[in-house]
Amino acid sequence: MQNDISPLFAHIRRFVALDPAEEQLLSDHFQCRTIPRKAFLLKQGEICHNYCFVLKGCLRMYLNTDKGVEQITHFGIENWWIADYMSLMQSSPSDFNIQAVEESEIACIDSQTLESVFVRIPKLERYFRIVTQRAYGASLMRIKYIYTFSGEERFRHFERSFPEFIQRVPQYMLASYLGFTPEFLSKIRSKKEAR
Amino acid sequence: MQNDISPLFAHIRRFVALDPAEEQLLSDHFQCRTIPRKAFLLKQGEICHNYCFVLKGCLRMYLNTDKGVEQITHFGIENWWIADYMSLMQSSPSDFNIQAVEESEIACIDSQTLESVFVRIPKLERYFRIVTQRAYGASLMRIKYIYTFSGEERFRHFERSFPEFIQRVPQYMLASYLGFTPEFLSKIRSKKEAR
DNA sequence: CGCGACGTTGATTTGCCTCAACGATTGTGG
DNA sequence: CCACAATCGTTGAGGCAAATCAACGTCGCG
Repeated sequence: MQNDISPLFAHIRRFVALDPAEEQLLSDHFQCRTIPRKAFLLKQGEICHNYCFVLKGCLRMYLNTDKGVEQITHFGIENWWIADYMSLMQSSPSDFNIQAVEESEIACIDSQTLESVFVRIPKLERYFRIVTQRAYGASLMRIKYIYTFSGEERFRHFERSFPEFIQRVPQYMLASYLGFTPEFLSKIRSKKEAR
Repeated sequence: MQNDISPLFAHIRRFVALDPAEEQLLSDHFQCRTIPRKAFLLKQGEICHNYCFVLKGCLRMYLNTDKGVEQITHFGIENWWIADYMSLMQSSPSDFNIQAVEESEIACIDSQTLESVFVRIPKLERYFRIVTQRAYGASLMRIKYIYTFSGEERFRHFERSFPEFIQRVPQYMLASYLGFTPEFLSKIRSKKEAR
């Protein structure tokens, strides 16, 4: 059975209006997939061809540092787009891996196809502009937090902002995303309990 | 005398074709300004209304941390856009300051006006989508470098990537942008000379 | 000339990492 | 359904990269 693509339409409708014919066209061009836990959507060295919208589940984007550590740069949960935009735009091999943290359902479209859809539905370009702009804004905030907060402060802030997320992913992934070690996260948490 | 807006047209043409009537429309709606050294385009607490394209010169975007330190998040030089997209999209007070490092010439358009221009020139939306996507990609690379490189490695990498930039801005600004103290940058440099 | 802005250098401190050992929990094959 | 391994989190000791603080040199400019 085909996954339900409607969350994507709902998301698009938050920014631009779609008529039924356009929804049909999109349905025809998006490919829905179910990704098992720990399966990869993209592996380091491959070229990223797809824009992926997360219908359900959770994925992570990470890279392997020279020290052999996995560094998570990004999570993708429901209603987020995930892709290596650098690789996608330049058709260059990606430095990143994209892997399912939980079993996930995604709607993908490869960049060539998307270009052809833009021609037929110009306002979709508007949707992508807005969505990208929001993602860019979030990314700048992220840089702000990295530079102005200590590790502990970053965790506290994240905890306040996304409480539901804390128990959704393993702590070592959280620690990696926040830019420190699992041991350090453990120490922060034990400090809090003692209060 | 009006500043020359043509670098902006040249930049737009790298991504979409403009006919003379459209260039005229843009000329009518963009406002060119000369910003003296150290003047502000945006101050913390204000709402950012404008998308600004740097025709000439250099600006910096920074915030004041609670410890009273200026943290630079971003530089804008020729052919870059600069704005607080978060503040712009949400009409919320900005956390950032945007200030001219050198005397600079910019082409601005406020977000409302830009929306009306999008209606008349839909392909401009495409241009902004692409430009934003590139900026977002660059921002993700930045996060990658922050997390995977040491301070010294970040400096070396920056030096290799943007050699001309090194003597263009004061060292304390570079240090701030790279996420460490001016003292530390000074020590890195002295190490190199000793080679 | 004298002041302020910027860069340098050294001594000391600190936030977080590394490494190692050890529980708890989960999952898997016999 | 149990045994054992793998995975994940915790705790502590020791170490290091970079911050902080303070003093001083230098240049450009009113």
